[in-house]
Parts: sequence; structure tokens; C-alpha cells
Amino acid sequence: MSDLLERLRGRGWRMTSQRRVVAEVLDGDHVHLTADEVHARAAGRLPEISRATVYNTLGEMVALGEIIEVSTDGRAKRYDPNAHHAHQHLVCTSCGTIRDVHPTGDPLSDLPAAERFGFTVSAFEVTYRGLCPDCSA
Amino acid sequence: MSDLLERLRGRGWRMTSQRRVVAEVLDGDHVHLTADEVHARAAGRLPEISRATVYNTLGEMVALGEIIEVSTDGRAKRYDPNAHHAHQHLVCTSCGTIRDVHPTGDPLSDLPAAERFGFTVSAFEVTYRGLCPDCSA
DNA sequence: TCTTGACTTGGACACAGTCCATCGTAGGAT
DNA sequence: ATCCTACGATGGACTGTGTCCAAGTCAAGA
Repeated sequence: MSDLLERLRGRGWRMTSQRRVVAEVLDGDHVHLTADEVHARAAGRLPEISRATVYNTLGEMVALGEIIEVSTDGRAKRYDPNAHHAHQHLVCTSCGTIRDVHPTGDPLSDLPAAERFGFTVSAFEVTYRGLCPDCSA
Repeated sequence: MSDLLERLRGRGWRMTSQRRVVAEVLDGDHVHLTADEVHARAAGRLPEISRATVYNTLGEMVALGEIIEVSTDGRAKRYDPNAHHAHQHLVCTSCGTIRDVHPTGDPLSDLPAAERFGFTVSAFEVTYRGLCPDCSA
């Protein structure tokens, strides 16, 4: 994930081996790891990395808008590196697998003013649920 | 919430004072309490009610489809008694207030087959986010 | 009124995440 | 190349949310 590392460096981040490893672990499409999964994979490359550092680093990346925090199951939050292309999520109700999806249509235009209760609505998330091919077999 | 109590009784539920109080606490529109909030309010009427009973009762009501579990903030789950009218949620990003909303449009028809990855998609949730009137003032 | 199995209780436990004092080090200064 | 120092890493304690379990209690049918 040299892209992400470059952007972070450009923002004045001090580059440490821990941050490098966390960024590398998060590279790829359809990646939605929990903080502990990130920690486990990072520890594969850098055995002494602490949980606190992983939490700190993920939190900073989220604050910088470089990764997205997703909580689709009410359990552990998951971290999605695909922060620069708007997308929604499709979740398997059986095994929990998550895919990034791109619905057409704009939910914001589907919310009438009378249904906004005076809110200034600025964002939305859609979560689709169903059975993945493996679980419906 | 005699409605809910009636339906539960009709399903063979043993009616206890604890269950009655939990159902009563959940009565109303735009009610989205956490389990601990339900416990606190229930304890106002029935001081010895235990947390475990509140969790059990809420879990059973969810399983029966009489209330809906909502997790909009990655923190505590909230319980929504409005289970019999399809709706979505509008959440204040500042204070966390939740309102039930009814968007037009059907997100399911907005998800092309090519974007379903072989899933059998059966449900969806939309969460709108923004500032409520109090917080934007 | 009696009986019984479903329900409740409180406390221990598990998991996800945060906080903090201390130590280590990246990277600018010399 | 070395030194400095502020920023980052560490790990262990702590909090919040939720689950589990053995023992006691009670709703409701006989």
C-alpha cells in the first residue's frame, strides 16, 4: 500500500515500522479486518507490535480519512482501506463475509424534507444483507 | 404497550412482572434505548430487576421480531419497538439522537445483479447522518 | 393448593476498546 | 556521523457492553 504510505508521509506523519506494517496489512480490495485481526497479521511481521499501537494507528488513519470504519454486526468494528471510492456493503448473514458494492440511485434524494425533522443530512450508509454463495449452497 | 404484551402472551410467553416492565419501558415512537437505559428505567419501577433479565428479555423480543436491534454508533446496541412498520434511521452525528424515517425508493432495486457477487440479498438498512436542529443551532 | 419447569438473579467471565506512565526512536539540527 | 527531543510505542490496568451459569423463585396448569 505505497499509495497510502505516500499520502501519510505527505501529511507529516513520522514513519515507523509499526505504521508501515499496519498500512501494508490493510492493502487490497474487499479487505474488512477487525482491529484484532490487523494486530494478528501485523504481529506476523513485527512480533512486538502492541494492540494499543494498532488501535492508535487505525484511529489516526480514520481521522485522516484514509480508511473507513465499518460496524455491520454490532460486534468489533472493521477497517476498510477503500476510502476513496464511495461504496456500500453487502454482508453475509451466516458467515459475516463483507463485499464492497456500488448501488445506483441516491438515498439522499429519497428522503423528503418532511422526513428530515430539521436535520442537516450530510451522509448515509446502506448495508445489504443476505446469504453468500458458500453459505447458501 | 398492551399491544406488544398481548402478542407476547399469544405466543405462549409466561407473563412476569419483569417482562411487563421491560415491554412498558419500550412503548412509544422514536424510542431507541440501550439495554442499560432500559434496565435503568425498568429499575425505576421494579428495583430488583437484574441486568441479565433485561438482556434476556430484549433478546427474546428481537428473536420474536417484536422489536428491532439497531447499532448505529458501534457502541451499545439500541432497541426499537417500531418493528411492524418498515423504516430507516436518521442519526445526529453530534448528540446521537435517532429518528425513524421513511425514505421513498427501493435500495434493493438499486443493486445490479453484477454487484451481488452471487449473494441471495434479502434485506437492507439505510442510516442517514447529519446534525439535528439542536446541535446545528 | 401443589407442582414443575420456565424465569430471574447476581456474580463471574469474555470481548472490544481506552488510558496512562514510561521507554524508545525518527528525523531534524549540528 | 552523532546528538536531541518531541512524537510514537509499549503493556498493563481499566471501562463499557454483553454473555454464562448455578441456584433460587414463581406463573400457571392440574
